[in-house]
Amino acid sequence: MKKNKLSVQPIMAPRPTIRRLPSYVNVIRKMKERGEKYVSCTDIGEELSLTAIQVRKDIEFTGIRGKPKVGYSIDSLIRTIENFLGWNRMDEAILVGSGNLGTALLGYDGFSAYGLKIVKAFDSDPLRIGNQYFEKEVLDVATIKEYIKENQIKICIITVPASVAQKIVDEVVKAGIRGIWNFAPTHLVVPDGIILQNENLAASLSVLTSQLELYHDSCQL
Amino acid sequence: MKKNKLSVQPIMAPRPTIRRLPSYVNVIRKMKERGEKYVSCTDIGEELSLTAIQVRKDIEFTGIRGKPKVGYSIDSLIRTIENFLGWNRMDEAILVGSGNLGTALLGYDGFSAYGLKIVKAFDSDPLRIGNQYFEKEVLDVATIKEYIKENQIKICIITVPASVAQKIVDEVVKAGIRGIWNFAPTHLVVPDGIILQNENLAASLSVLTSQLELYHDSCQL
DNA sequence: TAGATTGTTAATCGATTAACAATC
DNA sequence: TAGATTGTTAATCGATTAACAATC
Repeated sequence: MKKNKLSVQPIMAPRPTIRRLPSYVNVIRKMKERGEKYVSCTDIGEELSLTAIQVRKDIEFTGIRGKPKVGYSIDSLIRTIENFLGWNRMDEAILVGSGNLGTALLGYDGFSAYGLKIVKAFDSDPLRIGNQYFEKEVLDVATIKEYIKENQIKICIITVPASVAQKIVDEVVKAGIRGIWNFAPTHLVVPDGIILQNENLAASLSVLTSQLELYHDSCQL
Repeated sequence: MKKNKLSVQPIMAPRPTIRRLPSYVNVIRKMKERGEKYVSCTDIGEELSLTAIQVRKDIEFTGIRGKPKVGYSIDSLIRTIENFLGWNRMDEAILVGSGNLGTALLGYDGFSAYGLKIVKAFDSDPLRIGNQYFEKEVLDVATIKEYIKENQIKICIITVPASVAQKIVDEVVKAGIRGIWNFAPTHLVVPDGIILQNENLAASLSVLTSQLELYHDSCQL
């Protein structure tokens, strides 16, 4: 009766909740390695400097039910969160721009734990095309649309210079890409329904430097 | 009379505001290159898919005054935001962990525009110590405390594996580091007053995959 | 002048935190 | 049983959005 709107649509967790859930999995996995079977929100919160209340609220969104006094079954909590975040279904992704950052991401083997497998890289530089970085071949970016269509790729990682990022995005979206993970330091425009996730180093750095500045200033008072 | 609490302490802008300000500078710099002298919140908002209201609120925090109907002077707006974010004062930073990601960051020349200059890298791997990446020397991590103290370094970038990150952080904090930019996929604990900024790739990726999952699910209904 | 834009105060929205009953 | 922990509803807090007067 109540909440029938929510029961029709898939439940939408707040963005901050979704961002915290991965670290819960990290912590619980470590506990599992230590042989533990159950975990409480208090335990997770202590490990991550969060309140038990916040952890509980976050976990509630995944739909799992715990046992009062006992906590949550570690195995089923891991499975539930992974499922909730879409990590169980492995996504194949491509990366465009095999510069320093792009190559670093090709070499990062942690993504597979998060359901992401980078299968190919693309570049426009003839010196890079044909190379292999961490067993991933660099193809000519001219062939990217074709590759996306033929292999039904849904996720594209953008590590090209800011000046060409929008052009690449327009192309890959036209070819059927549904999610874009953008590392280029520029604002991108995508059509409705395409998911865009920006990795904004300047934004993070600004939080750091402005807080330092703040501290610096207040010391001089 | 009113707001006297705020006039004593430095004005604290909301975190989301601080994260958006760098992109305003980007946009305004481009306009300056096109020879324009004044910019309105509407202009900035259009360029970044934000509302003029939000842009105005953000800019208000920097303390600048604009002219109704005209907008803000581009030159003074750039200066004001840069000053507000602490970009005018160049900070020297060190980086620990010269793996793929660390090296990529050493090679990124965009940080200098944000007031950050990475001066040295540190590593524990004898094969890397002594190398130079992008004109930045890799020193033995055993000497890191000494280096921080002698050169009064205030910012440390962490690109080591998760398993050793906390140990490094404890050391550099003891040596006098005031701000930490953490790229290791783990939760770090720092003392009060030390600024910690986490770059959490798993969190961002989760937002992307879970939204794709959501879309995927709702299509099947 | 008229109208666009700023500056400022108020309303809304969403996330976090608190409170408390239910339960193993 | 007693007490810790979950589940759920309510209160608070902070950020965004809206409204509107001031002004070039």
